[in-house]
Amino acid sequence: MRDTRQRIATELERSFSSLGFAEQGVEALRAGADVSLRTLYKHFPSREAMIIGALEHRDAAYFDWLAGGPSAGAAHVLHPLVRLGDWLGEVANTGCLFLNAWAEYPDSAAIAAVVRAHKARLADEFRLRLERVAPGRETGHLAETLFLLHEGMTQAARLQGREIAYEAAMHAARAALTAADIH
Amino acid sequence: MRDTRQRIATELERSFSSLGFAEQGVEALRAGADVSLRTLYKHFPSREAMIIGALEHRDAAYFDWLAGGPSAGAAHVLHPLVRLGDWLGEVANTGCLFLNAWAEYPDSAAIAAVVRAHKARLADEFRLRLERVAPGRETGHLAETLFLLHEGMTQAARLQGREIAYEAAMHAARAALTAADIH
DNA sequence: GCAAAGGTAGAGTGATCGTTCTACTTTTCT
DNA sequence: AGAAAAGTAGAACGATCACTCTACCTTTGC
Repeated sequence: MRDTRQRIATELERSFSSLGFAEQGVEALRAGADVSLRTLYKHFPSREAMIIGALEHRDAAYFDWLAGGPSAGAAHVLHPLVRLGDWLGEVANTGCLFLNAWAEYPDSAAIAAVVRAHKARLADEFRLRLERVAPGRETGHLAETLFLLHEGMTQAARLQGREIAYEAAMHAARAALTAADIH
Repeated sequence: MRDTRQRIATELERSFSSLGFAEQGVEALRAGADVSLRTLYKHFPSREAMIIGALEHRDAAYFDWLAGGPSAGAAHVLHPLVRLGDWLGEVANTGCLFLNAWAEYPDSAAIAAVVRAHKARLADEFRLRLERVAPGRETGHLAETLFLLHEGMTQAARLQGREIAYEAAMHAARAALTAADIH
């Protein structure tokens, strides 16, 4: 099939998210994707390539997930945080897949590059939304704050539960926007 | 020596922090601590025990690091965030050692317990400081927010640099305290 | 219709790694 | 002084794991 690679990538993302990286051997990944070892290696020629494939798949899926929402006002800017809250309610919460991968392979330049690209894209998402809502305003530090709250919410959800993390992040985010006169 | 265990634990923490968990085999840990394999296993009878030993050592070191600071006002409450900023400036920034360990061994109940204990202790630190500064006030959600900012700052420092993460977290924290009328 | 591309099944390989064991030496305590 | 405790050095073991290879089957495009 032409979409075999896509099917495998979906399953790789699912496997790594639910069980972590270290505990998933190539054989387990193969079984999860229900393909032969040869086919798996044809599409992803090394374990590292499998990890990168899973991360790239998640990157696309997450930005699809964030898209849309209110098109004006503070709600437009806060939308990604709301969607993160939804996300954390839907999936088994094992923290950020990208940071987990980076933690495990701190020496892999290829993995680090994918992680940095994803996070840079996320920070840009906040910058773009702020620019739409408050054109021409100096909102760089606000975008950084919202990005930090996004990261903090992801980690805090594992530790204190999704509800508490969501409320804490949204409260801080609304306060920051109000202080900058964005309503 | 009586303090051999302590010496090894110090070195385990250093090794795991600087090079990650997955890439540090037991032989490398042994060499780093400059002891024999037998002695290493006498004090830490498995690799998992070595990881836990490193985490417990870091737990103690980090709370020593946080101690002290201004004894009144918002500055008393913000002190742990300031110290985290100092910490991130001193060590190679590879994210949170506890979350990295948890990411790598999501199935180890023993590791999860140490991580949860450390983070609960940290959340309590903020609660205690708020209670001292605003006795009797309902500050639970504020403590959660400060905890979230602590976690977010740790991760954001890896991604956007220590300066940006520090400013973003401190800005949000001050705004939250001001909104709660704590100065 | 048939080659080529892409698939399955699964045994084999070489390296690594956590852990144990043997044999010996040094330190510590009474 | 001497026994017990704690240390060194490093070979050996068993398991796992990433990856390769052989042999065969199925779909698809011209």
